[in-house]
Amino acid sequence: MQETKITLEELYEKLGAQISPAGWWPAASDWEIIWGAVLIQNTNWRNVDLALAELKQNIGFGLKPSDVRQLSGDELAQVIRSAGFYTRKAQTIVHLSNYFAQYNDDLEAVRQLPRKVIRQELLAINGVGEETADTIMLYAVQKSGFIVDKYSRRLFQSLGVVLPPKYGQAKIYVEQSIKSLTLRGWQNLHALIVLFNQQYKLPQDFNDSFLAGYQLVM
DNA sequence: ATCCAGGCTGAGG
DNA sequence: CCTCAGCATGGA
Repeated sequence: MQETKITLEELYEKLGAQISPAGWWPAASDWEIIWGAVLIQNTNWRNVDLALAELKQNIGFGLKPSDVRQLSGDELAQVIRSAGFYTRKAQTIVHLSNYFAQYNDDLEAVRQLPRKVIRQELLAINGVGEETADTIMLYAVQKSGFIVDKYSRRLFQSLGVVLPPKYGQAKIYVEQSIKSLTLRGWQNLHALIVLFNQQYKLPQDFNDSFLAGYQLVM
């Protein structure tokens, strides 16, 4: 089969032409995005949704850090049980809620800090790794950047590009290949990659997808 | 009954 | 530096 070379910008266009990223990430508030970013670690969204619904039942729909702090770690663990790995995730959420207390639970105050500082502070929290930090950065703190997740590695690999194994290198590699995106653009790019993967099971179904026959050049 | 789903950590080589 | 077991659920 003839392969057509496309750039990352063109890939973004093609994804956007076929898939609508509107309304993604699915969350009613920034706090819900943040807890969801932890809960989604190595699970599916269905289980996260159950956990978030249960959490709202227990502490209210605002899901503010101060509401989270009303629960003990053990209570929180039981509430988010459906997301799996609930003991660790509960601890991580407790740590995060304590972190935000330092800023008076004011996300806008956090946004004023240099991006690098925020990311470092998030990474210093036990249970928050690079992908979770970047997810919070992109969708809640609203700072541009690429999220390296299993889905992006899989999609890129199907397009002939193997990302560097180290997270930081993969992130830089992608970000240097596409510099003209707005914040919304970066949010959409990640959303499109996730949605594409959920639509097509990779690598098996790649040849059935609208990206079949394309090769990514970066 | 497996296997999978949008990771992270700590211990050991 | 790197690998990898362990962490747990709900649905296909």
